[in-house]
Amino acid sequence: MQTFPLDDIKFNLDLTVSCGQAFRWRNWHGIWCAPSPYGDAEVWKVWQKGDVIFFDGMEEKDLIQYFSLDHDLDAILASIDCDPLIHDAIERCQGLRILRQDPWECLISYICSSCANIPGIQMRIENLAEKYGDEIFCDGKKYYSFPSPEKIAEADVCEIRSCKVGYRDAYICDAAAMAVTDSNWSEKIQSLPYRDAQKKLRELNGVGPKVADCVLLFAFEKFEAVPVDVWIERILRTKYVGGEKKLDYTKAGDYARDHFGPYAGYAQEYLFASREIISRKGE
DNA sequence: GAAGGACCTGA
DNA sequence: CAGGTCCTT
Repeated sequence: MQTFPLDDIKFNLDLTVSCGQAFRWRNWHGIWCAPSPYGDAEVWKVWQKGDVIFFDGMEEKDLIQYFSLDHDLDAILASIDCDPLIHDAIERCQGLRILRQDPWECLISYICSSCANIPGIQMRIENLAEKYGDEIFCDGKKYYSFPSPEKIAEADVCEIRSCKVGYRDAYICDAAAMAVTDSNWSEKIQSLPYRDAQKKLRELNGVGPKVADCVLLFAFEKFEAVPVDVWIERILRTKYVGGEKKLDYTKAGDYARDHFGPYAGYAQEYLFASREIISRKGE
């Protein structure tokens, strides 16, 4: 077990892992545990007491990298803090950070996200991991690593469907085939500016604008990516833009980028994390 | 090029 | 009836 003193780094572990950006963290008696996204048969364990992070099964550089402890959160938040609503969300969600997830795991996770709430998405991912990942034992519990693209590419479509992923089975297959064929796909995406990267990801079947934006924001640090789900659409429409009819996806994102600036993706995350409170207020 | 339905599954 | 995408009018 190692410790990492936060000093003046703002970080809220609980909020960051449970706000719905990543799907494999579980809390056992105050300790957050997840199979390592690097497929190295480790289980990451992390917990926080005040200004100290305790961690095990991972290295300090992984901690900093994965939890984006190198983001200058104060500067980012100052840059998006431009209206009372976001100001309130920032106050409420102190220390919330956007993770730097593994691109492959993130891609498949968000392909699985259509028409489902968080538990539904988690279930699909757990089923895939149980079937195609490697077993890891830790503290008397079984975990499964996230399956590699190779492992999924070998499987056939109906076998994947048995993981209860429904019509997303073919999307998952296609994504695996892509990742196997083009093993540097993630470096390529990383090197592209936001819009080109989005376009590239959308070449995949089953990856529309929303899924692409999630992957770009949660795995590639493209902070201009603003995933507009039903909650964010509603918040933007009722609290910002005004009007009756549903906001067009691109227009909604453009509005957010124009209003919040280059870190609009961070603003999205804070609004999303405060969605219930925001929706309850007024209207 | 905008609007509407289908697609799996389970809550 | 859902944190979306695709295919069809």
